[in-house]
Amino acid sequence: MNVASVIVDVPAKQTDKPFDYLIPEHLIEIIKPGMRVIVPFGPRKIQGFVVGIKAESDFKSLKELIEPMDLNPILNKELLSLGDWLSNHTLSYKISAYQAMLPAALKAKYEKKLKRIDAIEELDPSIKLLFSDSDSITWEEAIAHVSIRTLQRAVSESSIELIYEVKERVKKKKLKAIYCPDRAQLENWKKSLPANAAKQKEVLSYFLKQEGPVFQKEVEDILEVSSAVIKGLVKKEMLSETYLEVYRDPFAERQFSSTVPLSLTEEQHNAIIPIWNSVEQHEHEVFLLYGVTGSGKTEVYLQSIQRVLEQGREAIVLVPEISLTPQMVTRFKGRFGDKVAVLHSGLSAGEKYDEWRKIQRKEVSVAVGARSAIFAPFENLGIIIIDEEHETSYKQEENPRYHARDVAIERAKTYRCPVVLGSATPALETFARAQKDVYKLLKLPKRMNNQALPAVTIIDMREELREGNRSMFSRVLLDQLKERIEKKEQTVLFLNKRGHSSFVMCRDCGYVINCPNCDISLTYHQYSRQMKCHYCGHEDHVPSVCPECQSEHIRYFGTGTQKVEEELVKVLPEARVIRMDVDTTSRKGAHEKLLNQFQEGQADILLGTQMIAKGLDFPNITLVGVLSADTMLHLPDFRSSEKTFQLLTQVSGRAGRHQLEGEVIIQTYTPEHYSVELAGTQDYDLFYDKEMMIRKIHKYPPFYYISLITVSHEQLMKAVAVTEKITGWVRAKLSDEAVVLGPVASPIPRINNRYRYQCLVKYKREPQLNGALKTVLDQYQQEIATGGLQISIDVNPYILM
DNA sequence: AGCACGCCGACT
DNA sequence: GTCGGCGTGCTC
Repeated sequence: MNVASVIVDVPAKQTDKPFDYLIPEHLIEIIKPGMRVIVPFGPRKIQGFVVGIKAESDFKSLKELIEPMDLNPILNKELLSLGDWLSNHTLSYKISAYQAMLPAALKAKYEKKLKRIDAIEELDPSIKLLFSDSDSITWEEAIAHVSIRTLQRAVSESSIELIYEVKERVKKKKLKAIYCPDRAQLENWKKSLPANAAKQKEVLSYFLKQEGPVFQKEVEDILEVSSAVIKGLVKKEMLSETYLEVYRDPFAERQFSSTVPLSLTEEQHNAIIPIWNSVEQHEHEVFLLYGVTGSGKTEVYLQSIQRVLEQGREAIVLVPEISLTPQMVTRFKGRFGDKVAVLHSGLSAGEKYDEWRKIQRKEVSVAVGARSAIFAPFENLGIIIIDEEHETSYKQEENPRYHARDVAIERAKTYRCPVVLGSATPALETFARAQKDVYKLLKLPKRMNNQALPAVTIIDMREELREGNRSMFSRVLLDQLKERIEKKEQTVLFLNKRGHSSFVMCRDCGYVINCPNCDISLTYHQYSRQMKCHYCGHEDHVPSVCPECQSEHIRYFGTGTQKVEEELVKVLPEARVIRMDVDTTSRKGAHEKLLNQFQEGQADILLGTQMIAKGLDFPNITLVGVLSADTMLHLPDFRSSEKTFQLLTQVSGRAGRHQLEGEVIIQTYTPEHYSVELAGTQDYDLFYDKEMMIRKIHKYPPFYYISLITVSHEQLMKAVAVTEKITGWVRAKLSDEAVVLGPVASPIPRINNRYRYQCLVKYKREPQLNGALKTVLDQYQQEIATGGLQISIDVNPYILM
């Protein structure tokens, strides 16, 4: 058993298979599947994952692997096979799948270096300079001063050597600690110290009582001594220094007041019983916990987890982009204390890695986090909970294009444990499965304190316009806003940003300034006074005259949050406004800070985008205003009605969650649209029926599965031709029941000067499809590698662009 | 992905 | 003749 099969860190079709390496004598029995290793690959050294150990290889001349990067496997057996499953289902490379399952900190960094061999005097004069300071230099630095050719010559003459290094991205954080190497001597040492060394004596006394090492900082703080005192003792060899590993704790300064389980309402009790049963019976089941906003789903999660922990098992809780819901973290930390690891995008790579290691070392048993937390390396899972399961952020939009819900179910099958999907507005796919009893439906139809859902008023903005109100606030909304400010109650103003970012337009001829590289309008950014493309990053000044008609009447249009804020200040100068959008929350912790300010009543109005739609739970919010409900409706996306309904319902749910009654005002230009209308009555069931009918007619999920193939190339004709071929080929491979649409231009036909064409496949049951798609990638492999062709395949896409 | 190898054109 | 372009194919 001295051969290791390794998946190497080269994301390419040709290398997407195990490579065999000889395990050196001294590493036999040490190298295990799931470990990261460093292997020679061609002339380079790269990282790889051991996926198997065997006695011999079909390959004749094996190289030896260099060294392990881990002491223990970093992927256990379950995660290794989950990686295979993932790459199969998403048509991505195995290496990409493994890397997606681990914290980014574990991804290898490579360094290419030159090392001096010959004596410095013998080197070529131009190269000599490079090595004046040290014996090695990075490749980048070298080529900045010396031509590649010169370097190559030196390498082939072996006067210098090219070396490749694999580096860890993030180091474990270590702190200096102090210990006493020989505690038996302490008394004697203490006596031997001069009489004026009071502080040093104090320190030694401390170590009389203290066995193991203590962090230096701690010693300094407790005894109020300076580092010089300790240094002195270390010099006398009475104490020694060492370095101990510590976790970076993102919540170090935060206190979480602990909470006890609340008594459940009858409804909550009824909902939780089947979950408890499933936990206790070790049975895999998927539950849909369908509960209106404010119905107490979180408490059900908490007490389900409680059961799991009592059994000595572990829990994963997924929440959408968790930095949005500090309140949620507080609740979990409050209930389960330091049994909880939190993994979210707001953490630095190092912090994430540390939280992840707590899980790996079994120091915690609950992981709360965003999408990727579904891969938390637990080995005895008892439950997986996905809160707000309809959220699109659970779908990863880059390779591997997985949906956390699918991964959750796959893992739960392995551990024979329940999955709980919670939502007030379940995804249609989910609800349909619950209807068909594939998932078990659990309902929480009432709010916790039997508080009524807020009253919703829908305002027709066309009507406002007709009556001469050209502002972005309807008269009703304005009145209500004034009233809240007088009553010292709070308002949440919600701006549906998508399709609402400010674009720059000429008022005379209507010319809209587009990105020169992409077929999409540029977005105006107030703070830099520049226009920026969200797809390729292109930036430009706003022209002073229209490029089309030379008119000077050029200005930015649309309603960004900044613009709303300006307007708000004009009409309600007395209002104190907190604005939350990408601009104001980009700094670390800014999000939480703004929310805290709002909670403490430092503002009357919270104005924001998507990010304020979820999880906000403040007692003083009695009014929610949606500035324009329909901006999402006109996107080229079959889910746009569903998303609009969900968003409106979620936002409305922010109002009146406690004692005070809530009110919601939705402004729209299409009040007759069913997703707006039904969000008004908060009638999910009716919306579901209506939308299902439409999906059925148009052959969309949940009646059909879809897969999207997007082809892009610098040349329009190339993109069209390839898509054409693929479409024909796929069509031929599938049954008559499948619908193959295309080739059509992508909704964004050009990004970064690459033309984009696509083919959409709708199907019910096509066992051939997966294979056919793989063949497509195979056939174009050459052109993808060298011809500048890109083919992306998204099985179950969420965004059709 | 990198990198070597190899086969063609334009230069000291 | 050699330097340097990039198409082709391989990496255990």
